[in-house]
Amino acid sequence: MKLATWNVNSLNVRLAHVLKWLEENPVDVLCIQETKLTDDKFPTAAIEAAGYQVVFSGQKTYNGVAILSRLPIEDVVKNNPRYEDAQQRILAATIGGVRVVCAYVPNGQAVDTEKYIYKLGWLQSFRDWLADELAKHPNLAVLGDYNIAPEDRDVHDPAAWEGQVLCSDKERAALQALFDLGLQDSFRLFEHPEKTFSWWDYRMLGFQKNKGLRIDHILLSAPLVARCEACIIDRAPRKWEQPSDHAPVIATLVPA
DNA sequence: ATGGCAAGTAGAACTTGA
Repeated sequence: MKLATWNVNSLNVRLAHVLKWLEENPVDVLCIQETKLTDDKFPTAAIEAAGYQVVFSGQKTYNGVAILSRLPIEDVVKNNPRYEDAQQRILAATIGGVRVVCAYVPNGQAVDTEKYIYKLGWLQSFRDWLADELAKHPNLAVLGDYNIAPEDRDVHDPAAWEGQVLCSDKERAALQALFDLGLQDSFRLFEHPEKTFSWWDYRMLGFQKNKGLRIDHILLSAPLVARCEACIIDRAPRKWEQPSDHAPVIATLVPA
């Protein structure tokens, strides 16, 4: 079973990329963030024609998440029931015996701003809700754009980013609190080249110079860690014309 | 030290992202 996550930075602009990528990478589940589409505008027919069922939760202009699946999608939950949030950032569903959570964690803008405080509060409540989910669903996979680089080795220039949003101690502590639930960063279960990232700034030739961050993650509970045989970041679509600034992350699970 | 790119909303110039 292959599970993937990709922040597409507008599904309206990136639908063709998503369909092309799925044709080349027929994963079982793809979690998408930043659809930036209200539900009435969601391209359900095109995705179903590609062989995927889909559930989505969107809004105008910002945010928006979706889960695409080749297998039946059950027990869908939109948003964190513990957290009143006008922003559409969370979808959960049970697929093939795995509880899949698709999350678009707030960006935070800059340390100590209103949005940063929102991000930390959001993550605190996210942790509490994931504890509930984990108690109900031992096979838990939490995929998404976390907007946090876990360690300095996930940052192209740690000195320049030290203490900045996406890298600050409080954000890293909030991510550690998710790890402390028993969830593991599937990427770090395996060896990778240094400076492997999942996001590169559009500006200043960020991708060409590999000035990136690793902020998109697939977290797995212990029973899924035991089944995980690979986790990779696919840089290929970042090279396509008019790309998303994020690359997809894929985890491969062997059958239970 | 700063801004640089992209997308959405609008229909010029802003807000947001990371």
